[in-house]
Amino acid sequence: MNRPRPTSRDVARLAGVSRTTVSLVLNNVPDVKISPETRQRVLDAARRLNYYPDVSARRLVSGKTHTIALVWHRGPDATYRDAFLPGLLQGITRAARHYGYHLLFRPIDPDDPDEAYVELARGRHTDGLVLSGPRSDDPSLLELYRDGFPLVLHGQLPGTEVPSVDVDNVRGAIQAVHHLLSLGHRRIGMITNAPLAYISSRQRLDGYRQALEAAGLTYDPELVQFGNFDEESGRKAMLSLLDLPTPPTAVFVASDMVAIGALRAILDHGLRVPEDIAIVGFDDIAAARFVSPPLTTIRVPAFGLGWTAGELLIRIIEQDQPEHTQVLLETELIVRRSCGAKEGGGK
Amino acid sequence: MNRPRPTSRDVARLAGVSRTTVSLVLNNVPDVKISPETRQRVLDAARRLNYYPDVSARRLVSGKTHTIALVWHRGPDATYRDAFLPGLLQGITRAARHYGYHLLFRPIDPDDPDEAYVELARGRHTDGLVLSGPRSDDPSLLELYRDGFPLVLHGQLPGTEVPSVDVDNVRGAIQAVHHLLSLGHRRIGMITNAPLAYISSRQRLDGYRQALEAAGLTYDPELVQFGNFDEESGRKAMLSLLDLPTPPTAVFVASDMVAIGALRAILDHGLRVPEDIAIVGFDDIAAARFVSPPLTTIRVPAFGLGWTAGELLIRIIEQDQPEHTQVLLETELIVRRSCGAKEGGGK
DNA sequence: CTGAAAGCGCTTACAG
DNA sequence: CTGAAAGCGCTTACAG
Repeated sequence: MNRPRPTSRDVARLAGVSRTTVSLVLNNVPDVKISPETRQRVLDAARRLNYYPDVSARRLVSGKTHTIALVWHRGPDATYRDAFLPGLLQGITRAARHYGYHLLFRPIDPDDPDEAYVELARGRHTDGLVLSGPRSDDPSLLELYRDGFPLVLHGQLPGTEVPSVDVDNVRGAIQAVHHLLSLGHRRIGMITNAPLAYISSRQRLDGYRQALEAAGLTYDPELVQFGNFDEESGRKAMLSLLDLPTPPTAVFVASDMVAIGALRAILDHGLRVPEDIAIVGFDDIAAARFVSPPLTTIRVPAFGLGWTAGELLIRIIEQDQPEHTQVLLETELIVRRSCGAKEGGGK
Repeated sequence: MNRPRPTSRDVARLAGVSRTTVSLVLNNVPDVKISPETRQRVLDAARRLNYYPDVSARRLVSGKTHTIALVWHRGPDATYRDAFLPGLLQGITRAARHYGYHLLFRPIDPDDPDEAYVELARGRHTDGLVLSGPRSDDPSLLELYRDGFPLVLHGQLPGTEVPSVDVDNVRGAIQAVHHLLSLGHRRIGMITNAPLAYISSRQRLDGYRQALEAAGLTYDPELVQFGNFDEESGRKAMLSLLDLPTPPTAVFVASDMVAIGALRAILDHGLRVPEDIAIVGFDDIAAARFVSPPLTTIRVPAFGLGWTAGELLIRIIEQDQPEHTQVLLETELIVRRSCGAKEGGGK
């Protein structure tokens, strides 16, 4: 800026008090007696000068930044994950604002070193980190955690106690398959959202299996194909399912993007959805509403994940000992037309 | 963190040098002669201690934060704007990283005071601001600008010299209408993306008009309806157009969201797209690919807008005197099926 | 009730 | 080549 910024010294001079008093008044320090007149003089002076305390100085002395960061890994599933970014970001920033924190957004591109985010913690840019899409073999992460640096994962790191927030993939998959079962389907295929190296993929498959078994059906590996985040993978996987001697009458596709590809494959094959084959997706991305027929799916609460992760992190930062540090959020079944149910379910 | 962070004093002690030397070595200050042995000792000590300089202290002395902020106004068009957020954010953070800057993300919710972002500038949280979706009547904005605080608008503030980056709405609309003209349409309607209070809306309407007039057609207000960001507004607007004694054979809808509503209205009316009525949208949101028929549209370069805004801002911060401080980015015509063109255009 | 002083952790003239 | 000292702009014991 052109004119030099006013400092607390300038305010003190104008108000005719010491810098101590300026600080005391402006920070509204409790249990300190300052005459209303003095207080008012300080306030007026600060306003006249358009004074804002320098946040770096303040951070230096307090040792707190009142900032958290969202570290956003852009992996091979970047396009897919982008669908959730606005909701997640809104949730996390809302939580941050609510507790008086700022939010630093730090994407990690594939060509960044994996531990590019470490400086945010060690250099005291932030008081804590939300890590989204972490790689489970990241040693820097566990090191930070062991050093007591506040951390929350968006996702899960099985076998650790690192605090995390995720969607309940198992129950979500159960909801999806249960819905199909309730519509009378017995031969239900599945296409995963991703290779099984992804934990969400394993969990959704697990839910599928549990739902079948709870209904007294046996799990048939022949009916399971593997998607890989995008439409094309869904198209191919569906083609394999259609090639079966007895194709399924319904399929649970654990990702809307993949489901859209599967849908296309069915339609291209001259079959109808839901009459010949019913589909339930997962995620409820925006596009799910717009395809024909609109996709029945399992909604992932992006805003809720963001809010919960942000709040949990801040509570950890402020030593507020949260009871649960590994949180799973519920999904919601969104019935549209691709499953053949009437609104409100039923056969 | 549990154990106290190491400071430059600790590094100095371990390396057997002064803090000055530590700073000189770690910052790679040029034109200063330090023996390779000393240098190495410092580097080793820093590594041994896992030392990261405290960024607040550094900022305090340098007066620079190496941080920019994206201020994101969530207005009535929040849902619409969210479609561009991931791309914009990626562009802006890429530019930031490229120049060694961090990115603070600051949404302004409708219930926030309008000037909630001012503290980011005045309190020295950041060296500069990208403001997205600014209200033209915001006095704090012009005040900051006059005080010389680095600012770039995503959007435009007509009648000012505030640096800005936006898409060329006029030319985008011309592309759309020109495409329809080239397909032989003469009676082309328009539905705006938003009320005319929005500058993008005025500009797109202007482009529509220019394209018609360049083709020797007269502008007919009867053929123009007003959208309001969402599907429902597009549905209603289209209904009005269909009610005309002679409905248009093609319509340019200056927003994909609105266009999707218009599409629905046409289909519900028992007409076909593109055979009875052709449509061209604007924005190229993800959903445009998924509707039936897929929507021909004008692509807005979200990543490019972000990158350009970020880079421009940083050049202003670093006093790099950019030649142009008000940038318009080109759009791109994306031909899909809703216009009836074959791939590559032509009648 | 209010002020002088120390200190947060760095960087940067300035000496030697 | 390297170190002692000042200072960035705050806050916070500690005196009075």
